[in-house]
Order: sequence, then C-alpha cells, then structure tokens
Amino acid sequence: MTIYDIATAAGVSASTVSRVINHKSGIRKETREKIEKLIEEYNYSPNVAARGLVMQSSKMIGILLVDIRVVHHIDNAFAIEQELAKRGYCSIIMSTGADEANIGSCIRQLEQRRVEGIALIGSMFMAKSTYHTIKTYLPNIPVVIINGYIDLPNVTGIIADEESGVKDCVALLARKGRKNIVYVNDADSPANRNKRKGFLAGIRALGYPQNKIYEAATSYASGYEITKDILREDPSVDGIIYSVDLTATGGLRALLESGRKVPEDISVIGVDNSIYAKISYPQLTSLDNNAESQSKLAVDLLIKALNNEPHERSVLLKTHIVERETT
Amino acid sequence: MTIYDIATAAGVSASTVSRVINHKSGIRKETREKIEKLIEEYNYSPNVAARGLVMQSSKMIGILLVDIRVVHHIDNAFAIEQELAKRGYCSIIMSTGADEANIGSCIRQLEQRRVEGIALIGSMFMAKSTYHTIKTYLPNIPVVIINGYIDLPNVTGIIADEESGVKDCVALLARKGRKNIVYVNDADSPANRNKRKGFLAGIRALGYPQNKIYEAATSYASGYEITKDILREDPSVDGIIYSVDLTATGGLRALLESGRKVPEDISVIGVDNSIYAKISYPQLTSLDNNAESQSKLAVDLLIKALNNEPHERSVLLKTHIVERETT
DNA sequence: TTGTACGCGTTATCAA
DNA sequence: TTGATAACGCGTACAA
Repeated sequence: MTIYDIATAAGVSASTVSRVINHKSGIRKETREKIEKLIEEYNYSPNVAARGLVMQSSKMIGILLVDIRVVHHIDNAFAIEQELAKRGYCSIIMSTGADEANIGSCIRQLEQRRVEGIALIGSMFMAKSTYHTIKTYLPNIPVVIINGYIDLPNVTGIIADEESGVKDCVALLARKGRKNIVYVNDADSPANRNKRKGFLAGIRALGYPQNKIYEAATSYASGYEITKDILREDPSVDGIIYSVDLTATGGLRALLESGRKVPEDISVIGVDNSIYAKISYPQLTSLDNNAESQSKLAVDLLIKALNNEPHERSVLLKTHIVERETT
Repeated sequence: MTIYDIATAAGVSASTVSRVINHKSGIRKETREKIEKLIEEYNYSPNVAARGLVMQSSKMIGILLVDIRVVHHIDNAFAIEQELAKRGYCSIIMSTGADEANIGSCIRQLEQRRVEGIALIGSMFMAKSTYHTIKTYLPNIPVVIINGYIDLPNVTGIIADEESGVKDCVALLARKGRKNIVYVNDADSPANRNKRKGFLAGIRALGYPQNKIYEAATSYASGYEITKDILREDPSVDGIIYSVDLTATGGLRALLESGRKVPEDISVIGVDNSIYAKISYPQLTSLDNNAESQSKLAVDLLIKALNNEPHERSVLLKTHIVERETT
C-alpha cells in the first residue's frame, strides 16, 4: 500500500495525495475529502523512511546506556524519550554494555540510521574511544552526555558534582562523631573515580588516618558480602559510605545480622537517593545527585541543539544529602 | 556523503561500491581494496533507511511498555533488545502510558516506521482497542505479548499463571495458620484482575469468611498508607498478600512501625520476586512469575516468527512462591 | 569484472 | 487546483 495506490484509487496523482497527507493548502475540498476517505478505507499510512530520505531527516534520536536495567539511568532515558516523542522524535534505546568496542559499534549503528541527536547516559561514555568515535563519525549531530563530559563542539555535558557530594558525606559523618570511616566502591567508572576522590579529600580534610576503600560489584549480594568483610577486617568501623544505594542496602543487612545498631553504632550513606534508599531498613541516608534536574536539563539542551538554538556546552549540578535513618 | 561520492572518488560506478559494501563476489581485488580504503578514509557508511527502502526491510522492531521505568518490565525489554540486536535488529522502545488512545498512536507510529516485529510488554496491551489497532494496521507482522494474550493470527501471547499463583499464596498462608487474610491490589490491569480472582478462589477454597480487598497505587508510599488503614480497619489481620512487591515493602514498614512482628504476628507475600523483595526487611516472600522464562520465550517466539518458522500461538507459564522471611 | 538503468515510497519544483 | 518529473541513497537485473 503506497501513495500511488491511493492516487490511483482516487483518480488523482501521487502529488495530490501527498498534499492532502501533509495538510497543504490549495486543494479542492471534494478532492481532499475523497482522498481522506480512501486513506481511511485502505488504512494507508506513509512510509516514514521514504519520507525521511527526501526530507533529509529521520526524526529519530538515539539513547545509549550501558545497561537499560539500571534504575538510576532509565529514569533519564524515560524523560528524554517522553519529551522528544512529543516533538515527533522516535527513540532508539540501546544497552551498550561496558565494552568499548561495542559502544563504538552502537554509535556507528545510530549514525547509519541517521539519527538527528544522541543522548549518552552514564559516565562510562567519557571513554577516549567514545570521544574518537563521535569525533570521527558524528561530528555534526548534537550529543548530550548525562553524568559526563566530552570536549567536542557538538557535545554537551551534564555532570553532578558527586566529588564534592561525597566529601560532604564524609564531613557529615564526622559531625556525627564518626572516626573510622570506610568507603565501598562499585564498578570502575569515571563517576566512581570522582566519588572516590571526594572520599579521600574528605578524609584528608579531617586529618583522619583511616581512609580505606573496599571494592564491590554493583549488587545487593556484593554489598552484603563486602560489608561482612569490612566488619572482619576493620571491627572498629563506625561509618560506611557506599558508592551506590544498592550495595548499601546489602550492607545494611550485613550490619543488622552482625548485631550492630544503625545509626547508633555505625552510620551508613549511599549515593543516588534511589527507591532502594526508601525501601531499605533502616531507611538509607543518600547523596542525591539530582537525577531529575539532570534529565530536564538534558532534554532541554538536546532540544535546543536540535533546533540550532544557542545553549551551554557544559553544566555542573550541585548534589545534596538526603538524611534518613542511617545517620 | 553517499555511495556516489565514494564511486566518483574511486572512479567506478555506484553499483561496484555497493557490491564491495555488501561483500559480493566477482570484484577485482585491487578495485575492492581501493574502494575499501576510500570508505575508510571518508568515514562513509551506508544510509540504512535508503537500503531498507529497496530491500523492503527496516531491520527495526518495536518494544512497547506502559512505563519503561517499571523494573519488572524493563528486564523483558532488555532481553529482547539484546537478543535481537545480535541479529541486526534495532529496537524502538516506547513508553505508552496507560491511555488507550496513546497506545494506539504508538502502534501506528511503529507501523509507519515499518517495524518488522513488535513486543508488547504488560497485560495492559490486552485491551480491546489494542486488539483493533493491531488487527487494522498490523495484521501481518509478528507480535508477541508478554503477560497477555490477543486472539489474532499474527499475535503470540505469553502468560504467567498468576491466578493459580496467588491462590497458592493464600493456601500457603493458611498452612501457616493464618485466618484473616486480606489482599492489596494496585493499578487496575488484566493481570491484576487475575491475581484478584486467584485470591478470591483461594479464600473460597478455604471457606474463610474474610475476603477483603484493598486498593492502592503502585508505590512504596501507597503500600505504607494502605497498610496503616488495614491495621485500623481490620486489627485482627494476620496475613496480607500484595499484588506487587513494591507496595508490600511499604506495607512491611507500616507493620514494623505498628509494632507487629513479621512473620510471628502477621505474614506478608508480594508478587514479582523482584529486587525489592530481597532488599526489604524482613526479606519478602514473593510469587515468582518467571520473568526470565517469559523473556527467553518471548525472544524465541519473536525470532521464530520473524523467520517465518512455525511456533506456538500462546504459552502459559507456571509460577512459584519463593519463601523468605515474611512467611 | 564492471556499468547502466530502474525501482523502492515519498516530497518539492515547476509547469499547466 | 492539479500533474509530471526529478531527487533522496541505495541494491540489483541485465547488459557489456
């Protein structure tokens, strides 16, 4: 079913049908109505790809995430998808995985689809290889990166200042009288390296001798296990900062089982201020990295870029601690 | 940058370049190498939309969810996206919202993009209007629906038998000596109507007089509030089944605050066996509706359908209860 | 081994 | 108010 079928059925040319479809003026009322009826009758709808070819516009954007299942990232994707859908854009959402080669392959796929803009969600996309892929294959289309920054003229970065945020977390624990504070990192990423820096800076500012960092995977189970390790290795620990809420929830469980009282004996802080922080028991104090503002800004900047309007090239967002029951 | 630019630069015709790109045989080695070098040099990559036009294949599939942020659904989307990406398909993922008109509009958009297959995730897509939209606009492309069924020749349905599952939950609580069991529903959906049926059937089988059903929204906060209501209205309650883990976690908090011991005084069961069940305290007993099998099956059936291989039209999956600390 | 010519489904230009 | 024609970028039958 093509525009020609409708044209033939209506006894007009394809251009007339096209005009009706695109609501152009200068069509006789009867002609328009006849064509509209036929379109309805045949359930005809124009082929967007063909239209895109001649219009030189795909009306598609790409959204890349390392893993779509990470709640913290999907909220960003949702905001972008919804807002751009309103403006007629279709979103291609891809989980790239952490492998740099695959990230490159995904970006190239988006290029082949001729997307008109790209959102990169997660600090993983700050990698050198991504820089090169964008520079080489997508030097002209707008790119926003959430929680990251890439120094390219067509790329806009939005970063939450988690380094200062985690430093503030350390200070908060110190104010609560904590002396033995450790940090639990999860997966290696630029964002996590910044948080770690913030932790070390915070400890340094206090002049504490203890600045131990533990490594966990990004899961409840891993948070649980590493925390049992911590209690064994550093029995005097009285404060733990986790790089993400999820591992912190596992940690809380371990603490509970060990008989330690939270926050009487030990304080705990997570990062993301996610649903996990509210669900956990006790409810988790967490560093809010302003995900909602990030999303809104990202959408806003991407739309501006798509419309060739002037806009910032990089934005740094403040973070703040949401205190709950674990501190 | 088009195939013609490469052809001109190489001093050959576009068809020769096309042959090189598509790895056809019968090309002189030197010609091929020259062209390959040029493609590399110019960072040329073919326009997939144009190719799709002539090949009559978009290599795109659509994934529809009511809300991409619902963890329980996003896992399905992830599995489908990953598996089909391996096979060269690009996924258009859309959050439709619950509004039927908008669902229809999303399906029509996918049709205009000429997707080659569609996955519908969530029982909301069993709605009459969706049936008609598919029947009218997409009578020929394969559709799988996860957690639902639509009686159309091109649609395959996968359903978890949550009705029996919830009935089993009631029976489990009865075995634990529970006499006053209530049910907390969340949003209205076909799946939830089945769970409710299961609850009522379970109560009926036991001959219990009490079969009260409460209504909540799909959130931690709502689970918390409704549970406080329950304790006020039915102080003798000793078992609560929640239609989703999320509301159950809110409920657990309310029970804890009320001073009731779980599971000594009261037993709690959720549905989905999600991460929430593991994070909550006490860890939540939950009805596992086999999300992973659902995903695998959906992918499998969709691929078979895309390849025109024979496959089942509808599958019913068993559920099972994962017992943790709340029963 | 390579080139020519056409078609995929649409829109825009220009002429009628 | 409408139609013929070219163009978008590509793949392929057929010819050379």
